[in-house]
Amino acid sequence: MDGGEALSSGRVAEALRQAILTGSLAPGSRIRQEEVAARFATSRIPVREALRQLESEGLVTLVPHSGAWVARLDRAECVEIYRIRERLEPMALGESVGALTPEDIAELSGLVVAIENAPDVDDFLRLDRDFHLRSYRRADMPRLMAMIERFWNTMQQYRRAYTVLIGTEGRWAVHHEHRLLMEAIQRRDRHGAEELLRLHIRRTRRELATRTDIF
Amino acid sequence: MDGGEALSSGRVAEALRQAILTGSLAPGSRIRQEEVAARFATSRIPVREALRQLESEGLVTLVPHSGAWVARLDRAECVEIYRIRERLEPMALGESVGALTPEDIAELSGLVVAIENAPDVDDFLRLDRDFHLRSYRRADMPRLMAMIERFWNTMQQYRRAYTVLIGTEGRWAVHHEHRLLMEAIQRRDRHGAEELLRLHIRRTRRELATRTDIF
DNA sequence: TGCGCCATGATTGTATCCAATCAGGCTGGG
DNA sequence: CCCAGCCTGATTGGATACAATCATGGCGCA
Repeated sequence: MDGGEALSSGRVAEALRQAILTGSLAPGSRIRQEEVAARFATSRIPVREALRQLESEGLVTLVPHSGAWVARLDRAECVEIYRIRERLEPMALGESVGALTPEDIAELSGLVVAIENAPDVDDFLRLDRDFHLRSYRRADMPRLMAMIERFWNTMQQYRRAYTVLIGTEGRWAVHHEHRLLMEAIQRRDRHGAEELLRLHIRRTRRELATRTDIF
Repeated sequence: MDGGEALSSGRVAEALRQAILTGSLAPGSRIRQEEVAARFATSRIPVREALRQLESEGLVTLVPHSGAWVARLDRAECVEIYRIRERLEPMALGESVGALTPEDIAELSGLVVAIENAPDVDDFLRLDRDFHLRSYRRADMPRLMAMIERFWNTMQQYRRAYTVLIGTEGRWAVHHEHRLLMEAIQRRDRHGAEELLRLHIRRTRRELATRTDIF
């Protein structure tokens, strides 16, 4: 029973966050406080607090006396985030594999298949995200999980652009790596899973870095 | 020329941050908005924004309709942060060692000696922090650096408590590990330095975890 | 014609005031 | 005597009003 966020600033933050993640607010878009305030039938105060929150999550860029924009990443920043993920996500997976329940593993296997059968870009993105984040679920490192989720959020728009660019045919490497990863998870092979995940993220980073047309 | 933070909320945030880091605001202390506002001759609005900022940095805990407290970490949270640091800081150091200038290395060597000759706890803490953070300076990964600095900030109070507890005689392991680390840096031995740093943080984590009296 | 300056409008930052919420103590009943 | 419920004070959350700042466009001048 947590359905309704009590604070107005929290509601505004969540709505803006979703708008950014779904792409209805594109990177670089300006966010005017009064517009948002009017849209949510509130004053600018909660809007400002929401913007601060989103800035700390890396989704928004604030410039004093100037305004707020949906965060725009250049290639170097994307690469940096991927390199950090290469260190953090294997740790989360390594901590989690030993504690995943059989039900967890069955769910992950189902997601691997669902990902392969998801032609739609947004379905693919959502399922891929679910697969990875749920594979870390039993890690019992809440701060680490929060950091990882923030990275996925800030990268979301660029993942979408990249996914559109490579098309469904370009996903075979992803599918293959997911299968290998899934096998390691089923074997409870902690080190194997960590290493496969590291390589998975690294390959994606390298391909993303070559796609200069995204930025 | 950056001396004066223009925004009031920025000044308040910086002042509160320093108060927390120096320990004049102890973990668990309540922070009342009106008190702070009066202290800085401003209204509660900038104070609230400052508190949001500090919350996103992990220094403050906000509870809706209740108030703000200086963040208090339990042992599990400290351990988690150290384990994350074990993955992130070696990366920063590894990226940096190859790019450190001879002047950088001379400065780091000087810090190693200064740390060994710093009986005062606050001097020790400051120099130790300087040594590590400066060794990452050439990493060219600004987001990673920001994350690492945030971790050092949130851990500061617990580092102080731990340092007081072990006394000057308990620091020999630190000094020894710093010497080894420094040698690896001078050799430009990237992997050696990474591994030594990982072990350095891990040993500290384990000792901190046994000191149950800190929490 | 091109450059620099100033005025003006739009937008953000802050102050003050009011409403909503929570904690603690008090009272009354069992 | 103890517990439930309410009431009150304190504190935070939000709305409105005002001040400070910045960007844009027009004007004058070289």
